[in-house]
Amino acid sequence: MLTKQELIEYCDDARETYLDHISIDCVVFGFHEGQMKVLLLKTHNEEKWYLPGGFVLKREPIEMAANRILKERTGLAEIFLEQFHVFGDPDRSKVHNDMYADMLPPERNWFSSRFLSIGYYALVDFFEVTPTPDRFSEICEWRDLGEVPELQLDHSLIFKTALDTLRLQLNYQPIGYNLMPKEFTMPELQKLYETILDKKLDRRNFQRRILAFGILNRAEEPRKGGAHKAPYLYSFDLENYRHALTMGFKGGW
Amino acid sequence: MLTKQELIEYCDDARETYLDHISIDCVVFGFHEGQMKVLLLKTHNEEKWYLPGGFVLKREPIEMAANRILKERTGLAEIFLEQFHVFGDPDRSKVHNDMYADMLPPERNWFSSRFLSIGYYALVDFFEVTPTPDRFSEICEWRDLGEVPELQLDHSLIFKTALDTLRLQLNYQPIGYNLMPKEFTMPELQKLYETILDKKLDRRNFQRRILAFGILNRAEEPRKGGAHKAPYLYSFDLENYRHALTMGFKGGW
DNA sequence: TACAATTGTGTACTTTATACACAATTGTAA
DNA sequence: TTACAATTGTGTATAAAGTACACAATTGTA
Repeated sequence: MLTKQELIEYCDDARETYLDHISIDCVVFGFHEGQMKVLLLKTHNEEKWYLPGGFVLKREPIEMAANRILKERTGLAEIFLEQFHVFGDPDRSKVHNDMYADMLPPERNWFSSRFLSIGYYALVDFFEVTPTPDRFSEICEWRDLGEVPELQLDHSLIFKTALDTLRLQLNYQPIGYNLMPKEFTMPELQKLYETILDKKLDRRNFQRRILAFGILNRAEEPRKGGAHKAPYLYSFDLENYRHALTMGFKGGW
Repeated sequence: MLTKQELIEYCDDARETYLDHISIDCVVFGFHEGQMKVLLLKTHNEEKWYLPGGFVLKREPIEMAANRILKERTGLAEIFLEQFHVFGDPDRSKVHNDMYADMLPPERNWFSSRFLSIGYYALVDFFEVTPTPDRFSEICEWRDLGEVPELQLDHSLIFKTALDTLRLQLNYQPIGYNLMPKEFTMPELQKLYETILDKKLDRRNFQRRILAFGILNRAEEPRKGGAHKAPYLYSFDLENYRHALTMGFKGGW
């Protein structure tokens, strides 16, 4: 929990190092035990949840800023990131503006102005992430997509927009390489799609369709040791996967 | 052409009224005589072309800023606008930074810092636009998609990104209401798609597909007076059109 | 009045999507 | 040891969508 003095120092520092009235907010998606999850932060002493975010260094490319911010929250150096929208309502940061106005002397309050926020979504390997709170939060943890509480500021809107964007991406881009472990079974991959779409898919049709994309390699040996029939293991064909990422799936016109 | 003194005054004014290091750039698409066109500006005395753009008032929603900027360039009060990307390389405005650094005293030079640019694309009715230069330009005019010159700064990239986005939109959203006149023939609408995609489409298959979307109404009477067989006139069914805009066409999964 | 250009409509064929069924494997409970 | 439930692999019939192509109707012009 920051003291008032620390907060003032943070402001003084921020004024020097960051672009003002610009922020970045990230919706980090991870997949674990058949469930899509989002990384959330909780403020000290209050049940206020928000998305991981931060600011842009004065001479830093915005994509690099998003990477830096997420490295601090996840420990990951390389992250799949996709910019999806800028949120630019002048009152979107009003709650923050008011809160800090009460705490800080106006001339040193870096949070007094509106902030535009650039939204990024990230797809990460759940097992490689070490959720790490920032200086404003006491908790950083995963939440199931269906169990995201009301978020601070317009972060609920940002989250929803990210999810809508991701669902759209599903239609013309491969997904999974950044979310799944190296090897996985077909039912596991299907579960990924189902949890994103919040919808059951037909097992057999899913398999046919995803295989038709030509982005999967099947291992020789099926997974052993589990109950029930041993499923085959698949991995992404990285070359074809990348190709599909840039070219897209559907012809359309 | 602005004098140095005018430029300094502009800077002083801008510092007061606009958010600094944020700009908006717009790719305005119009359709005329079977050709998709973009609205471009040309600087005084030089063959330097760039996209219509501007800045965000201190307490203005960014979407409203884009609207205001385009009202000044086109005369249109209501414009179909879609935000598509933020361009945030710290050196993207370097050419401008350097240029103004040579012209203006540092302490009054509002253009000394980097600018992030929020990209919007607009779809407008060609006939309702009155192209109007801004204070930095002497010409504002339409250019065919295929005949866009190299643009200033990263505007060529912004233009290309807008066009790619538009082409993608074509696959899951209706298009045309904002670009076509009230009534139009099927071949005209097809030409719109062809000029956007830069690709010939089959006349009969196009018609079947576009009609299947259920967003068109056919008028009782065909257009008269032209050479050749009189074509039917169509108009958009606004209710269905709007529905398709929000819901999207393709199921996908 | 024949003709070129253009538009309206239809049909056969291929590909993709959807709905469903059955056989094989594996641990567990009887 | 065996029947059973759960799960996975594979196939097939049908519907829908996409693709390729043909012919007839209309209208101004040579």
